[in-house]
Amino acid sequence: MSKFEASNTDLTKNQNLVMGALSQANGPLSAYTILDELREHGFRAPLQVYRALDKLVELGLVHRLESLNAFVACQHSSCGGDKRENVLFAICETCGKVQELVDERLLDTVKNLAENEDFSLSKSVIELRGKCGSCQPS
Amino acid sequence: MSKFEASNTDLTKNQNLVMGALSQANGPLSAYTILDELREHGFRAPLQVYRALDKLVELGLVHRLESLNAFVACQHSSCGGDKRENVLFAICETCGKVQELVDERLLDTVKNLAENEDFSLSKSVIELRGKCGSCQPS
DNA sequence: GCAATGATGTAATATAATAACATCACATTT
DNA sequence: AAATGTGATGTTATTATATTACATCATTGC
Repeated sequence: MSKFEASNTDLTKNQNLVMGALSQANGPLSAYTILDELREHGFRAPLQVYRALDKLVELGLVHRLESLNAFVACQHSSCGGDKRENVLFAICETCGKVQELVDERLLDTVKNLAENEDFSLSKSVIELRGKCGSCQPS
Repeated sequence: MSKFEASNTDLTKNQNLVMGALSQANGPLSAYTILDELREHGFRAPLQVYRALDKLVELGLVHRLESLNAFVACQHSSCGGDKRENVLFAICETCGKVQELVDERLLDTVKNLAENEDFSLSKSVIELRGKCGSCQPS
C-alpha cells in the first residue's frame, strides 16, 4: 500500500485531486499544469493548487524540484518520517522523467562537509541533471 | 587577480555592469534586483540583465542558485575551466549569505551514484540550506 | 561598400507564486 | 439551538521570474 493510498482518506478533496494528478503523471508537473488538469474538477485559481501542494509536501507525499519549479509524487515510502528531506533526484533532460534516490553514503558525505564548514544543515537540495538509462545511446 | 578582473576587458558593457553589481553584493541577487540597481546606468528591461547573466554563467563567472532563483558571483578561480559545474553552495537561511564550496569527495560520491544508477551526469545542482557559522547560537 | 555576426534596445507576453479578503464546513461549547 | 473557533475553500488582484519577437546598432571580414 502506497503512502498515497494509506493517507488517502486523510486528505481533503483538493489535496486528493492534486495528489491524484501527480500520481498519474509519469513525470514532474508544474503547479499551473496541475491547475489546467483540474479545471474540469472545478479548480479555478493557482492558490487552490499551491495550498494543496504545500500540505502534500509537508506530509512528504510530494517533492518539489527546485531546478524545475515543478512537483513530483514521492516514489517510495520513507520520506514522511524524516524531517529533513533525505532524498535526491536524477532528472533526465531528454525524456523529463525523474528518479528519486536515497543514498546514505551521499547523505553522510554532505553532513560531513556541512560539519566541517561549520554549517548547520536544515535541508539539502540535490538534483542531478543528465540522461537516464533509457535515453542514452546504446 | 580575480577572474572578473582578468576577463574584465573581454566583457561587453552590459556584462561588466551586471558582473560589477554581483561582485559588490555580499550575497545573491535576483535578476530584477540587478535590473533596479542598473537603471541609473541605463538598463530598462529584464532581458538586458538575463542576456548578460547567461553569458556570465556560461563563462563560469557567475552561478545560478536554483533554489533561490538568484545569482552569485563566483567565489574562486577554478570554475571556468571545467565544463561541469563542480561546485556546491551553502546558503544561510538567516543572513542570506552564500558560500561556494568545492568538495572532491562529494563530487566523487555523486559521480559514483550516477554511474550505479546508469545515469549520465551532465550537471549536479547541490544547494545546502541551513545556518552559517556566524548565525548559529554560540 | 556590403553582408554577416553579435550585442543591444524595447515592448509584449508567458510562467510561477503570493497577498488579501470573503465564505464555507464542521466540531466544540454553552 | 446558538455562539464560537478552526481549517479548508473560493476569488480577485498583484508580485516575481523569465522568455518571445522584432527592430536597431556596431564591428568584422570580404
